[in-house]
Amino acid sequence: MRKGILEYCILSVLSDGDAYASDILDKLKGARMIVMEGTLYPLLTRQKNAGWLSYRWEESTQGPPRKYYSITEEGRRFLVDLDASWQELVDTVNKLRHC
Amino acid sequence: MRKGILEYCILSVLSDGDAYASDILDKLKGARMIVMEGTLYPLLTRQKNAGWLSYRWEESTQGPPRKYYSITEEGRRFLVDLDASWQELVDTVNKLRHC
DNA sequence: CATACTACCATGCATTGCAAGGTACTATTT
DNA sequence: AAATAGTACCTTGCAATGCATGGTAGTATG
Repeated sequence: MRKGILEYCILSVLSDGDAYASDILDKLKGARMIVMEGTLYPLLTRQKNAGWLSYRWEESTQGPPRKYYSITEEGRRFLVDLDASWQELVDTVNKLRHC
Repeated sequence: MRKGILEYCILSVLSDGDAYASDILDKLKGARMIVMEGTLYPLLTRQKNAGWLSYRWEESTQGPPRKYYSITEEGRRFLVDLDASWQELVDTVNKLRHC
C-alpha cells in the first residue's frame, strides 16, 4: 500500500536535517513506518543519482564511518512537488471512498 | 506515488455499486485518478481470485456483453481493513512531513 | 585473538502499473 | 453486403519498487 511514498518520506526526513541510514530508519520507525535496510540503501543511491541528495563521510567514535545524506536545493524543489502530489492523492482517495 | 492504492480505490468504487470496467475507469477519472485498461483488467482478475469480487455477464443493447463486478462480503471486510491502513498511512506521512 | 556490533552494500525475487497490441461482437455508413 | 468505427474483453512484455537474504569491513569487547 505504501509503495512509492517512501521516496517522499525519505526526502521529508532529510529536509529536517542531515542523517545517515540508521538515523533515517529510526525516524521512520518512530512514525511507525517500518522499512528494511535492503530497501533504504538503494533508494538513497537513486535519490543521490537523481540529484536530490548529496552525502559526506563522517568518522564515528563507535564504529565504522557514516555516510551522512543531505538534501540539495533541487531536492527541496522536488519535495514541494511531492507535497502537492501527496495532497492530491489524499484528496482523490478520500473522494472515491466517501461516495 | 499511487502504487498499491489502486486496489483500495477499486474496492471503494465497487462498494458503492456494481460496475463494469468502463464504469470504473470513468469513476476514477471523475476523481482525477487516471488508470490504464491494461492495469485495471488484471487487477480485477486478481481481486476476483482473492475472493473480494464476483462478477456476472450482462447483455448490452449497444455493444458486446459486459462483465459486471460486485464486491463480496469478504471484500467488504477487507475494505474495512484497508480503511484503517489508509488512515494510518496518511497519519504517518503527515507526521513525518511536519516535524 | 575471537566474538559481537555497526554500517556499508549487492543480488535475486515478487508484485504492480504501464504500453502496446490483439480478439470479438455490434452498430453505422456506403 | 462490405467496410469502417466503436465497445468491451484480454494478454504479453517491460520497468520500477520493496523485501529477504547475505556479504564486506572496520571497531570495540571479552
